[in-house]
Amino acid sequence: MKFEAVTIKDIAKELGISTSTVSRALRDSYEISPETKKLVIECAERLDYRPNPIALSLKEKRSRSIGVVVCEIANSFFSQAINGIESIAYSKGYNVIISQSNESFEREVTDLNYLASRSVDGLLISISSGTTNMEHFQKLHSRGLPIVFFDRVTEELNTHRVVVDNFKSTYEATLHLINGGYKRIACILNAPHLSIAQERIAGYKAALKEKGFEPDESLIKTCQQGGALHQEVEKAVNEILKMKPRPDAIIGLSDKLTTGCLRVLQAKKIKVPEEMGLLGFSNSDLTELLDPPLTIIRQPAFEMGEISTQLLIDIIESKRPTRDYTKRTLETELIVRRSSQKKVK
Amino acid sequence: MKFEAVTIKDIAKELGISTSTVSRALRDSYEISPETKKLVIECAERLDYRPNPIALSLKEKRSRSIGVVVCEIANSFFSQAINGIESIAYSKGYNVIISQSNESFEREVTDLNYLASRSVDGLLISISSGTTNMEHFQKLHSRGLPIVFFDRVTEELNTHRVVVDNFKSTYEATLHLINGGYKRIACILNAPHLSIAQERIAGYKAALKEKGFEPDESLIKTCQQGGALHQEVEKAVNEILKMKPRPDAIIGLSDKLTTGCLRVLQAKKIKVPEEMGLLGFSNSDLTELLDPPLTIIRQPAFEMGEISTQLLIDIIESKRPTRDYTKRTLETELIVRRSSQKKVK
DNA sequence: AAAAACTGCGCAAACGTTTACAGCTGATTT
DNA sequence: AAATCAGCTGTAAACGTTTGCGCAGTTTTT
Repeated sequence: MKFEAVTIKDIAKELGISTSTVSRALRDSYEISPETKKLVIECAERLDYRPNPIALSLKEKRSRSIGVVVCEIANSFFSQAINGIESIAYSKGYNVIISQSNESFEREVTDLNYLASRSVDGLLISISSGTTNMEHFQKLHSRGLPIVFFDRVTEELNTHRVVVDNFKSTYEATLHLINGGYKRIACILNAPHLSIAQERIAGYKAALKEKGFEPDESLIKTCQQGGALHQEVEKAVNEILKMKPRPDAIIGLSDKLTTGCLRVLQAKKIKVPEEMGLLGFSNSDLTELLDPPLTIIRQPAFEMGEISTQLLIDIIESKRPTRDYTKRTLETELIVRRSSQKKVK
Repeated sequence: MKFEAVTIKDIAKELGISTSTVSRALRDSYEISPETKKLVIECAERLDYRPNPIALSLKEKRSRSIGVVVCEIANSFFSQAINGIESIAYSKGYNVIISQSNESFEREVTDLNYLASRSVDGLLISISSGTTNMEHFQKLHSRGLPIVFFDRVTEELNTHRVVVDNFKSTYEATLHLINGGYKRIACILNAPHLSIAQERIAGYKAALKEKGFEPDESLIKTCQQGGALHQEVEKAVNEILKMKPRPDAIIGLSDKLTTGCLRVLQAKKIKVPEEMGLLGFSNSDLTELLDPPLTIIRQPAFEMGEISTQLLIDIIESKRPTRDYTKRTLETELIVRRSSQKKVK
């Protein structure tokens, strides 16, 4: 089952000229006469010739493709980010190869090595929650492979980073809850070591302090699997419900956790927002239709994808080694809906 | 910004032997003495050698990668299907390259050509709604590139197809509505020329007839954009609401259409399921949490991805040209929730 | 009229790998 | 002592493409 493509050789043979002439004619080199060019181009079209990018990659040591590693694409945030990535990449003539780490460190390492050996020209990474050691990134980066981190980033590599203002996002969300009359606000997060988690927790605590509440560590629950396992979320919510005094609001620090909370609360017939306020990160466009409509922190996923890709391509195409790396911080949007509003205004 | 990798040449130079010996040693050829092998393997590990798949692709005319073209990955059905695809592909040593057609014929053609020139060993396709002409598939297929269609398929190519029993899915769903007391059931679909749309409409009509209702073409509304544009869905729902006598239930034939209907009905404060029953295709795991919880037809997306990939790899790896192609039909699942049940049981 | 410059094209090497074939040892068989 | 053989390793070509160099033939300059 071989798939035979038309090559430059076929054109050369057809026309009785050398492959180098064909190559040059197709790249419109000044060394080739207009007549020959016309002949070659006509013949290429007739035979439906397409350059073989594999041969090109081998020769030029670049593939005009960029690798993307995210934890999972079946997640609104990441699929939207990927749309942003593709929109820029395609317009610049780059192909995008997507892989999923499924939040596993091992899988992330495997993916990374595959992409690197596949000669991607650069990497767009959102770190897996299972990752604490950054050596696999460092190794590739020090060997000269351009890397841009987005969303889940690390300070351990000197490179571009595209993030949202995580601190502000939860700071504002927490203020919103407090101003709405909630007095004891719990928080569920996934991987505590991730930068995004730490910043989000910090914003939450800062808002509490500002309003005169003492942050209470026992109100912060961790779901290692990030909501992939329903039981884990259920356990966390149950713990919250059993606390005395019982918290009156929950903030979910990731998409799956936020909707996971709602699922548990619905199942237990806890009234949201009356008995328990709820808000959290989510980029799903169904949150508006939920029961109750969910107050969410929405990240500019598409835009983050666009910016990351632009930065990456800038590094790839820059003549001299890039030295001054930037950190781009975008704003989140707090979309207030019923789930976080105790009293009808 | 070049990324220099260790090659077989480096090992050869380091050890003062030829590249062919290194190559053979690494592939554990019987021609190489155990001592040399040990030396080479040790050296390869020390230098962190990784075979260059690009060079391999060029040589072997295969890339151990498969291309996937779907309309969009930010769609639960497709992202779940992709997870199925990846699970099989990775276990068999294949890489997956995903591209999105965004329901555009032109984009589909571009993607396809890119993937083909990129020497993918095979293609997994779900046809874009903008596609009516199958020549681009036929061209590649006749040149020997293995293709498997899933979900949205065509009869115009003789190859494997993996689908759900679309007829039965809407047949059962419609029966469910009729049995629940709904008397005038409308239907919203996207691209009428797609096989899935036609089969689903046929199932819907068959159920109506069986129950003594005459199918009424004016009850079938088309949204060309498939729900990507909210206005389009709004217009369709408005038309349905204005009909006399007014229909009392709607079936959405795609994920975005189903949730789009709910969005419009909620906005108009139409009570679901009392004033208007609603059900439809969806693979989102949030449908259960919607207001009201949505009755859905769920497709075995992950499994479809798995099966398609398995079939594709079978063709790719088969020694002799495959001639007898199969059509695998899987069952959908009707998950009954409140949105389609007028009276509380 | 000779030298220089230009035009248009082909040769061959390179990218990293595999593999058919040939070649070189030393040992065993005649 | 010659012939055969086994065991191991090297040479070179191939995959498709680009590109530095060189070589004709023509035109321009001296």
